[in-house]
Amino acid sequence: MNSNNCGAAQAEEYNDMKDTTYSISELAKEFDVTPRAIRFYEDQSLITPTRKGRCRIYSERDRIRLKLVLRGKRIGFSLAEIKTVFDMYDSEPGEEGQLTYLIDMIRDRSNMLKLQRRDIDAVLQDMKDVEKRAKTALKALQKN
Amino acid sequence: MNSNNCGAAQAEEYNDMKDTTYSISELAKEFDVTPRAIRFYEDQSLITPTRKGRCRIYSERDRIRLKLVLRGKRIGFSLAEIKTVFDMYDSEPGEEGQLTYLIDMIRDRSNMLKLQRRDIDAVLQDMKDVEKRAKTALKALQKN
DNA sequence: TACAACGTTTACGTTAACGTCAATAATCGT
DNA sequence: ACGATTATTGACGTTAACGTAAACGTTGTA
Repeated sequence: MNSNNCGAAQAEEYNDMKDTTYSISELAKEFDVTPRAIRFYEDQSLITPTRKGRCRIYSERDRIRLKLVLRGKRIGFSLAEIKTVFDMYDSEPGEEGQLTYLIDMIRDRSNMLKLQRRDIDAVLQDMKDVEKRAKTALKALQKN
Repeated sequence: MNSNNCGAAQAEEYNDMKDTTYSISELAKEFDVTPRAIRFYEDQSLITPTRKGRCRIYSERDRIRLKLVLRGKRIGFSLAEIKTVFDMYDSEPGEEGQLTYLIDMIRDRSNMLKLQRRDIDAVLQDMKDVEKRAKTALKALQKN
């Protein structure tokens, strides 16, 4: 088993643990996305796997990045937005301007997300109501 | 004032209150979207304003629908998804199959939304951390 | 009377985020 | 030796949700 051309390569040097690596299809399976999507994220500079020949090798860090990308997507961030966050997180502290900009951006985003939580709660409430209505109607039907 | 060709027409019959109507640009302003977008939602059968000649007249119900559309969008629903919810809500109780389907769909959506809340909380926490880092770095810079 | 303001329809353009081939290469089990 | 499997790189296609521009119709106002 574990037989593909790239071979889920493990252990580098003295097998330090945390040196686990993954193939593209392994990650695709784990997160239920297509390899195409993962390659696309790389194209957009969101993930940067190493190579073994032509094959992509994903580190644990890459895996976490992917996880973050998908999480960001789920709450409505565009890939470009996710990238700017990554970039800023990666960059060395940098100049004062960049930092205050980053802080402002985070404030902004945080507020948006809090509003989004409200929207979700509102919709959840609405759905509860609709469900109740539907259940009542269903029971009425079944009495016949 | 209040001078456009369609004229935000008020009062129908005995001015019952709640008979308030809106022009397309009024709604556009209120919800900060373009008239184009609002017309597009009509095209997709999400809103169905009446007409006064060729001009669209939006009722309070239309306004609420628009509000719901935008809320749905904000939490990541597609217009098509929003439409199916509207359709089901509008339709008479219907057959048993439809009802159980509706209930299942609501369960499904609710679970998704709950997961989405978790994602939001996670990202909010991440952002807090980044903000802290940034603030620290900023203070360090300013000590110079 | 002219033009500014608001509305209309029609239709083509745009962006994001992949999907979907096609052609090719390396490796595996049989 | 050969087909199945997993990988690669192009490159074109697709869908959603509008944007944008053109050409036009009313209405109030300077």
